[in-house]
Amino acid sequence: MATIKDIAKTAHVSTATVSRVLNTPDAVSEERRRRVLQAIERLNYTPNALARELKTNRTGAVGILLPDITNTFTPTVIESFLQVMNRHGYNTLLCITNADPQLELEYIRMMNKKRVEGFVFLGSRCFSEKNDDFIEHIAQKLPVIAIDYLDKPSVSHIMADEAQGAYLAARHLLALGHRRIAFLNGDHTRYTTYYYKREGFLRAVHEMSADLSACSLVTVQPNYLGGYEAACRLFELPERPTAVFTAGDQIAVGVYRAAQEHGLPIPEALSVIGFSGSPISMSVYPPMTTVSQFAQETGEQAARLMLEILQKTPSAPQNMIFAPELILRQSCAPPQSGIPL
Amino acid sequence: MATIKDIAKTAHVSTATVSRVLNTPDAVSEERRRRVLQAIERLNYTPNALARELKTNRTGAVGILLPDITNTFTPTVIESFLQVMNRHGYNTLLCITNADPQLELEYIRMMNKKRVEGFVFLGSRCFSEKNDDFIEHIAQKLPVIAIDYLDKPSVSHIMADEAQGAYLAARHLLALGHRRIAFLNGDHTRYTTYYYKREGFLRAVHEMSADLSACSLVTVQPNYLGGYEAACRLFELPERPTAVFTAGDQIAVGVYRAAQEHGLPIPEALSVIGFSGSPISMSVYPPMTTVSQFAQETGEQAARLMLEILQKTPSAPQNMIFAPELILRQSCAPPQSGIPL
DNA sequence: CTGTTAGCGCATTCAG
DNA sequence: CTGAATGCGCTAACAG
Repeated sequence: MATIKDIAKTAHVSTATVSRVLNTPDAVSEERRRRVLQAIERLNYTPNALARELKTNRTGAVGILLPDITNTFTPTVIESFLQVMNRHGYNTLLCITNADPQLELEYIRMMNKKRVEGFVFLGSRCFSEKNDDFIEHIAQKLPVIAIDYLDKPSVSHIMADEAQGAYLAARHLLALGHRRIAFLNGDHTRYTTYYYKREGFLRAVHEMSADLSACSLVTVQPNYLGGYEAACRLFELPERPTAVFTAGDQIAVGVYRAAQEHGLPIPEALSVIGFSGSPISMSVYPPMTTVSQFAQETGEQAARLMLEILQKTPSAPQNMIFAPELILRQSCAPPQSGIPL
Repeated sequence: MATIKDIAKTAHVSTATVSRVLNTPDAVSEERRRRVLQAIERLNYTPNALARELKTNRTGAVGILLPDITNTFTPTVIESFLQVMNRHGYNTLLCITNADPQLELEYIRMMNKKRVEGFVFLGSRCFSEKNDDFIEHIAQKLPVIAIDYLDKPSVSHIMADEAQGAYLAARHLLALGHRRIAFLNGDHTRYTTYYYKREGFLRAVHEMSADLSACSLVTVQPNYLGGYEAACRLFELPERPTAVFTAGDQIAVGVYRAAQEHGLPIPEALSVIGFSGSPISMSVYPPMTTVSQFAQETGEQAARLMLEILQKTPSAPQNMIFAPELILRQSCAPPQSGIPL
């Protein structure tokens, strides 16, 4: 593989000149520039970024870690993040941690060796004191952005206020008159995202002076099947819930299915609210009321923030909290039988 | 940031010894190893992979290019691919080309400069002679794997036989007695994936000696909205189709919605078959018959193949063609009014 | 404008 | 088993 030396030789110039036409073309005479360009073409030369990066101490790489991407929110965030970063000449290393702190740590180490210039943590992480400390340590030197995960003072955060989103949803159901509300949530003891949503739900119940014991807080696998199975169980209760709020749209679709099978028309016999505003939420019938999370904006803003910090380092961490919106569609109605307030 | 030199100094050994405890620990005496490890700990030393890679000419990086990841198939493939690669010590650069040949070329160049050791092209690409030539050129030196895109002799391919999948679906509908079949496909003049599906569809029609003119071949945006709008138009035709086959599950969900709004019960008044076997296909009601694409297996196999080629280079390109399966669920039935064969 | 020179941080000969 | 020395490919002073 051709090097800068080979080019210099065949173009009859010094390596410095070759380097110049690559980096500051204007600083080279027309004549020599042409010769160099020609040699590059002829030898099919591809600059070795490793050498350049070693010398300049700039890699133009950032790392992004996430537990999983097989959901409807994450890919959109990544896509918009990558688009912006790529357009600005940065490239991205992607690792899937599978929510395993061990793996996460390993991948962070790897990226550190690769000298990434910044980190993005996307999606809810497991609680892991050890890793958190390490991340905080990194954040002293590099920009670290956490998306949908808020905890540490030294890292930047971008997220929808999930507690607020859950609060809006729960309040909406309560305001409609629902009292037996089921909340199908993920494991709030392990994942921050479910922790916050639970907070918001409880806040709404508290504020509206509703009776929490009438509600069912169920921990489910945060996917279609988890929602389906939990809903089936709930619908067979003597006092079945009149409304279901779920921590994700996928879960809610499972609830839809269970409702259909149990002959519970939505929204007449059952109100449903999902979470995330993914395309699927408007594909179902009836269109689902859901809490929007602005996936694309989130990714873009993360990239912009990253670039901004990267440009003028050092800089203090910044936070951006999106206010989620409750998207009202056709899956909610007052409870059928005028349950007393 | 501490370097190998600093470690050598504080451990009172040579840089060679430090390098050895990092790479071949057994080749160093217990005593010195301990001293080095201690110094590493104390100075918080992180090896510089760039220097190492420059020296050894091995980056342990592969690049993956794809047009977009906001669909249900791609993320699963990527996830399983990454998991396997990461587990084997490789890392991955990800770029989203947006199906833009210009961008694609740019990103390939970038990755080449970064000295990735292999390329994966995932998902249908635009036809682009220029880039294809370039990719073939690269494939002479590096492993190049194309997923869901089959064309060039010098690159390895992993894919579902999409033509076969479409063939199975169309044949199923024809065998049920359907003759007015609508095929909602993406743009087959621009994307290989839709080209192959069309091939398969036409083959089935031909083999069953059905009348092609009774069918509607419609080019739609390959998403929910595209399916919905096209279906609405079709359902208002005097001779509306009795069955719809779509190039993707998302499109099919749009068809579901349109059918619901037009009072056409599935499968009694309308049969529907989707493509890709994504979770959504079994979330809808009734559960959708669809062509499975084995997303997870695809990603894993791609990684295994990549690793295999990477290990014993050079090696000839290999192809793996998955036989897609028609997953029979509840969205198909014979046409209602006994349409004459 | 141009060429010479000196490293960036590390792995790897080659002697010892 | 260990250390001194060399160079991977490139950029960035520094003189000219």
